[in-house]
Amino acid sequence: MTIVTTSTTIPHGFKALPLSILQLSLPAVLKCGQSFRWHCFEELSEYRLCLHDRVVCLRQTANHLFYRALFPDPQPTEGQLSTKDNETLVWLRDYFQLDVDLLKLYDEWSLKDPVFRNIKERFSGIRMLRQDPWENLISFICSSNNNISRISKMVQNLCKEFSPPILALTDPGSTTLTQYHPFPSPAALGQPEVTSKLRSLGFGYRAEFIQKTAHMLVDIHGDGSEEWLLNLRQSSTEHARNELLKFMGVGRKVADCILLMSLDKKEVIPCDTHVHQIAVKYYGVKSSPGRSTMSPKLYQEINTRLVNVWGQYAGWAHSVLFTSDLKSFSSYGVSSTPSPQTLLKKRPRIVREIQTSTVHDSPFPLEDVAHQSQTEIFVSSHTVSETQSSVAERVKRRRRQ
DNA sequence: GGCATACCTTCT
DNA sequence: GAAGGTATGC
Repeated sequence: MTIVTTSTTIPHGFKALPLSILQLSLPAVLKCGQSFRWHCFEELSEYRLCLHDRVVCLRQTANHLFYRALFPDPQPTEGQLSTKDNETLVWLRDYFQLDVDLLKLYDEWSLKDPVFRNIKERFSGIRMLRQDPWENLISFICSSNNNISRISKMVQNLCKEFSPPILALTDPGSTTLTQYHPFPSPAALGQPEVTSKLRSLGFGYRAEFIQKTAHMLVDIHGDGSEEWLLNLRQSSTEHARNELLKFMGVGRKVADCILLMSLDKKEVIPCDTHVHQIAVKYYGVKSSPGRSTMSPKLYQEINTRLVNVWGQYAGWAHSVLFTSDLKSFSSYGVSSTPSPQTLLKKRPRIVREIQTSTVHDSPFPLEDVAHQSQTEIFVSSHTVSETQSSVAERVKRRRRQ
């Protein structure tokens, strides 16, 4: 550890948080396909994200993270400001999971895995974000058959279309004005007209998935939808995964992305063709030529293998490998125009019902019953017959797995 | 339960 | 024709 004796120059209006770039590399983490909503201003290495009531701005040097938040009118008074700054700091610590010592993890992975040891120097500071599950869910429904650049544009358009801006800011080092939109609510995306709107925005077949998922969520949990998703953090990996798989457009891979990136399931490894290739190339998983889609069996095999190698934080290690792979194959074309995020939200929340009580009172295994009660709630309260039957089918199908 | 195919769009 | 998959039907 180097001791820095030089005084740091803090950018005007920013606060400084001592933090090694080895613990967190903003350029690596914010553009590697975890979040798609950060505005990245490469020239000045400033990064901006729109939360529900503020825009968080970040810069960084080797040993400091600089942060500030900008607010819509009316501006906070002098007295309110320190509270607001503190909220931003609390959010930062949570979002970047700063209590997790990444250097220690890198050391542990290096001891266990020579492959990791080889790449660690060149890919430092890559950690898992702790994202908002709702935003994460919708973003990753967009990710099927897709690339980072396009997903970023889609998510940006989604926010622009379905969520009013809270603030307009001039870009750093420029006179261009950018509007900052928070991530839209489940209620906003559940409206029936959303499908055609998303189609026209170039979402393709994912348009229907998004509207249906949002509608399903709101139909069951109403204003408590986001909180319900958030509470999956307390559930077991298996239970949370089964819940996620009920949503339209969510298969195993997307579900695992959400588990890892917003539901605290740090051991989960989302397995796509890319990860498959890495597993074959370096970790002794046998290749299966001529197979277009990955079978559940192969998926499980890769997962088991990699968790054996990396341990508890396997999902985190995977993201380092994955990012290194992205770069080395130069498919790292990332748009410089993503858009806004969540948390610090001020929406009314309503009690969510049944679920908990039914689950706990039942003699059946947790997962099974949660599944069942979910189905019943949904089907009985649904109004559109077509959607009703298709979802019932889907849930039935899922139950068989 | 395993397997094949369509699906929006962009990139190679 | 593949790409950072999923739904559907057989």
